[in-house]
Amino acid sequence: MTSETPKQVLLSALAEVAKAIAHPHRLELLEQLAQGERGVEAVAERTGLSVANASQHLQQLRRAGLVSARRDGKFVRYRLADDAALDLLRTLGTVAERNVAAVDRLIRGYFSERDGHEPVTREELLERSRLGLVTVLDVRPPDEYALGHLPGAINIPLLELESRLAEIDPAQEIVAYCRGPYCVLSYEAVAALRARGFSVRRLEDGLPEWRAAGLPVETWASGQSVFR
Amino acid sequence: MTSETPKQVLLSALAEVAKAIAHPHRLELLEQLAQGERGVEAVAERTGLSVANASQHLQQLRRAGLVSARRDGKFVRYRLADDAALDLLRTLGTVAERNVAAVDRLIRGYFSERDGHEPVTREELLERSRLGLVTVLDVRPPDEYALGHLPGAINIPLLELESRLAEIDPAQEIVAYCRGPYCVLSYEAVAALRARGFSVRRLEDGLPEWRAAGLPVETWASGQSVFR
DNA sequence: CAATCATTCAATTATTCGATTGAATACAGG
DNA sequence: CCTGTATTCAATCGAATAATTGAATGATTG
Repeated sequence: MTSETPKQVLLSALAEVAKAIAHPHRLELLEQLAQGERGVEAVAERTGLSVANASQHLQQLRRAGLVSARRDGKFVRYRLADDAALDLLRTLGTVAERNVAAVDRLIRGYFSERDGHEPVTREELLERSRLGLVTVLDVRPPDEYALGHLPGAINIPLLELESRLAEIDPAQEIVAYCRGPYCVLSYEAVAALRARGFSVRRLEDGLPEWRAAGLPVETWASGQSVFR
Repeated sequence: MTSETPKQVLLSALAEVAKAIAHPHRLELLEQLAQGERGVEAVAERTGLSVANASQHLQQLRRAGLVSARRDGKFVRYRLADDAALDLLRTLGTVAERNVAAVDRLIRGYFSERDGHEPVTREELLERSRLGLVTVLDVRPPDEYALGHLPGAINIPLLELESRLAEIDPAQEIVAYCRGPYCVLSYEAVAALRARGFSVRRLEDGLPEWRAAGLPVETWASGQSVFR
């Protein structure tokens, strides 16, 4: 008979939680849910998973206590369980960024312009935005914007940026944001706008972190991204 | 040919780090290494793993950037790579404690006396200890004490506590600590000493957290514990 | 209450992971 | 340079995990 010590039980429980985040698809699901509440089909489509597969992964996350589900009519809507879950993802990102060569290369390469321009802190943006000194630009897809966005932010998805430049006041400083520290959208938006002479900076992290910091979120229907 | 997007590469890299902490044995190894630097055989014996098995787990941790190794004569000594690794373990513990029923039961049950007495904060202990107002009691095994301990702490392993009560000044308040928030030693020491009329409290967390907070550690040879 | 839709369950298969064993490498000391 | 010790590597086997498929459940709508 295998008798288990309390310590083993504890370590196994911790390992269960870790296992839940130890798969790329589940991490992607978590990033999605960090933007806001979503049904199974919505996240399945967005991540390219089959509905059944997404459902199973979501249930693993639910068993680990990382996401919670509620029934809403015929939909089951999932979302991050709490801020601790977001914290765990951010901490995971920190470790990976410091220690895993592949991540470091991505950050410094594809995510260009990492240095050269300090991101705007949440506190600074909040203040300057209240004073009407900046244009806040949300470059995520419209449905994520709908799930929730920074107060007063205008939404121009990255793909439409070039054709909608007229909507941006060239005289004001722009602060762009997207899903989180590993989201490429805002990096690319900054690069594109700078090339056209706009004064642009990135917000540190993204909407999930903004929300987790307890700062106000505007919503008329919806969400953001998350690692580190 | 499978072409991988940067996003997939990133998520896979994050998942690799998560996988490294997704096994009870590796978590136990990390808790050991959080106490201080150790050779392969030392952690193997202490965790009950075969040397070869421990070596392989340690290498997985090393690949994930969670621990670092250096050669020291004929030994290879492993230790936690950095404070980010400790942070990750603590965050994992937080999520598990909030969300996993088994952990919650352990905390409230076996780890008795969780409530009723607030733990002493590091800041409070540091101050009162400098003023000579408290006896700091390290109840970990002597070899972990040797790897490093709180300044001025006396070391009485839990098993020897009853026979060495005379070494403790009954007039002074005692603060006991051990490996970390999930270490039972200090809980049991507090219960035992209280039953004998001593005034005792626990230090919040344990030695790894103390060290990570940048507070002074005394050492004449050696270590502590880590989750949450 | 039947029809429909969103989600979950169950069974299958391919892949990956963990532990064990025995051999190989690296270093220290004589 | 040889021997003993510490650690790692390589190969193996059994167990666990992931994705797929198709069927089952639960809830809304007519």
